[in-house]
Amino acid sequence: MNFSEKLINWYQSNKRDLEWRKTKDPYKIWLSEIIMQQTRIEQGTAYYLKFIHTYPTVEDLAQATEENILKLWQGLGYYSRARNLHQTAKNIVTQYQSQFPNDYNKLLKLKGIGEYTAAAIASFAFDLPYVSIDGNVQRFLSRMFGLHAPINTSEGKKEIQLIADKLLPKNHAATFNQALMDFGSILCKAQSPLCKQCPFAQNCYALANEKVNLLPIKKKAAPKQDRFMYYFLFFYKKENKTHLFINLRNEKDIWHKLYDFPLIENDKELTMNQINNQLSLLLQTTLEISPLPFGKKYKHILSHRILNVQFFSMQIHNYTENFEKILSQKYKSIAFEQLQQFPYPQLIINFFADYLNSNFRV
DNA sequence: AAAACGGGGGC
DNA sequence: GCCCCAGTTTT
Repeated sequence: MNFSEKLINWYQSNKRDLEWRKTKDPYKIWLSEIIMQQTRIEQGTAYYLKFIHTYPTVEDLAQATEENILKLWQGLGYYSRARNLHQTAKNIVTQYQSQFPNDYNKLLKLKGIGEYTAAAIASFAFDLPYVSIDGNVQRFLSRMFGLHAPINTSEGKKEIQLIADKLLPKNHAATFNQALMDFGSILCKAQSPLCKQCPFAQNCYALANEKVNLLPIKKKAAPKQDRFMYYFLFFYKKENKTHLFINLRNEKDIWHKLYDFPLIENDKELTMNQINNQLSLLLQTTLEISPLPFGKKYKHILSHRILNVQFFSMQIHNYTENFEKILSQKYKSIAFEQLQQFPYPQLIINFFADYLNSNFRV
């Protein structure tokens, strides 16, 4: 048996039962691939099912609002995926008559579809001969063939691509790709790989050279930098209902197009005095203001930043007339009961949960 | 070529 | 605390 026969043989009796493998619909395959980028299957599956249920066709997705799509995506992270998802859905409907192109290079041009995803769609939906290389595949091939170039450099990627292209059986790309990824995920795992039951144990470079735990090699990421964020909840009564201000994140920054609250932020920790001064600028007043911290301090970890966050409720003395007008220029006023309609980052969701369990409820 | 972009689970 | 997960886009 050659490599691919052995691999597919293993796959037949060990494969994972994944919902999106039961279809050849390019829309569903595309959707599953975008959702699963840098995401564990256990985390992404529920989102896939939600999206298929809410948007059964690419037309349904194209017609949705970006805000509704982000609301459904809420908590999954890497939100540009959701925005690109929407753009590509609209593009498919208008430029491709709602049919995904059965062409690798055309797929590659679509927003949110890179080399991995283009190969995945091309092979799974159209049986085209492209090999899809994800993190599982990089690890497996690095160990098996003793590849020492860091897998997160272009040199390392090129090296793996070259080998993977040679291994691909052109008439069985779909099965081969699924098998390759499952093998890396189930057997050639990152931690404690199952070398004792590995069908390739006789031919594995890493096992023979006691480098299973040293491969693949990866260039270390730069240390995360701190950000300090101070959020303010401005509650007030309007038409006999409690209102507050939320903030649409419209800058080129984390959580683009999601909502949070009016905030002051800095790359170093601020004293209460500094917070008060900046708040005066925000509210355009010289009046005495006194933010009231509540709840715990949050340390929210992102891939490149450590967010140090505190929430405040505001007591504003003799200023209730003007402050709505001033804040309305930058922020969106909503009734408290509308709060859950909008898409928020997980930090804010976590805060809501703590807030509703606290004694500060409005 | 490097940095930015989320969140959660495993050890 | 560090690494990893069905990666892509921007700088």
